[in-house]
Amino acid sequence: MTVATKPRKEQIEHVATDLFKSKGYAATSMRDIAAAVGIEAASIYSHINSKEQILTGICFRMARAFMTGIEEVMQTNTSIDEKFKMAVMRHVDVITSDIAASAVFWNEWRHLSEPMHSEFVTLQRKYELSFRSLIEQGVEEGVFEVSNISFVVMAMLSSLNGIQKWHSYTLPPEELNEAFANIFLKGLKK
Amino acid sequence: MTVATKPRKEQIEHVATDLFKSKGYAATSMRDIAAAVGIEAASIYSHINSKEQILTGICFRMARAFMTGIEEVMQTNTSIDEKFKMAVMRHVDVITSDIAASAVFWNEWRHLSEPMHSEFVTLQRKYELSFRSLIEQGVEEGVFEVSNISFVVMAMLSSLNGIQKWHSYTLPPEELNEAFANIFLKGLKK
DNA sequence: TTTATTTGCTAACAAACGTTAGGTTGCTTA
DNA sequence: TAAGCAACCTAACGTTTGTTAGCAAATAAA
Repeated sequence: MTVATKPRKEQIEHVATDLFKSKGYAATSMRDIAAAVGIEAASIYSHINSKEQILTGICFRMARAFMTGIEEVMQTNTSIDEKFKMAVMRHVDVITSDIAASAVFWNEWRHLSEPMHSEFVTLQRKYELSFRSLIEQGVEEGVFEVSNISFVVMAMLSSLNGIQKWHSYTLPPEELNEAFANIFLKGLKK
Repeated sequence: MTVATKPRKEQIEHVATDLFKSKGYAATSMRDIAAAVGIEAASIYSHINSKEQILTGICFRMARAFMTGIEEVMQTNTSIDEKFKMAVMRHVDVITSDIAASAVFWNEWRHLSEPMHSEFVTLQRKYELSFRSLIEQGVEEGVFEVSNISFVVMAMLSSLNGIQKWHSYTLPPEELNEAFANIFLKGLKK
């Protein structure tokens, strides 16, 4: 190992994440990953237990990041539209901090097998519900006006998570943050 | 063939579309498709030439539908915000008219091989440019106010195309149409 | 009735898949 | 110096993949 090289395990996970993003999980072989790292496929198993373990790692690490973000926001003591704005910004932060992992998190989780699959879906639901309750609170306080909350939550999350598909050709993270937070706030305001 | 059954070729394509949506193209085998139709894998080849041909068919049929929609809108002679609203509604129409095919169109096109892959990307670009020029026109006329057009186009299309992920638990198409058209118009208006 | 055509079958193919076994090398610690 | 361990290798495994060949039955056209 030469100067300041990442541990092999991390390197494998990193390379795998990129490949899962660009080719998809099912279409990425262990031999693809190995070639990108510069070793043989069988050698990967000195560092990880299975292909799916890599996917599981990525999906749940990102899920945790998203959940932590919104939980922290919900515990703060500020106005509802400030809270909402913060939640959006935190979501954007998590995505831009690791675009490839976000893409995998968003597009490849269906390849998780049980019981991970169910567990993941539960986490995802929980996250959506948090967003939903934020908007509901805004509506109760008379700050937001929304005809169909489910619709708004889903449209918003789709829009946010779409970042990973086109992020290459746009704004720096801080501007992205502001742009999203403002667009949605404007759309919700009474 | 009993009363009013679909031709086998269409049936295969229909079943394949559903499977491509739920499992992904790469993770769907010809044997999966065959089993869902109720025949043997080899029998599929009496009706289609290859697995990829099915994907190609779906992707380009949907691409054509989207392009036709926006081209017709752009040729009409109405105000810019009416045009924009129509474009959004047509897009939603195309998606809701075949959710499974839309999901495949949006998520699985990367598995097309050359030269189809390049051709598809070109079409996609063209579609985005049409939306972009609609917004640009609105800005020039002083009807819309937008800080970063690329951002808005991408955020909007991501949001629209996200429909296929959550469509099960919401609005009927007509309401969906209106909801989207209004949300975006509200967000763009000066 | 004969002839084509369509639609399906079984059997098999070569290639690619995730993964395991078992061995070699070289560094680290006792 | 010896022992232990981490990181890599080659070879191979059993399975699954998309697809082809060749044949049988049913249906439609002559």
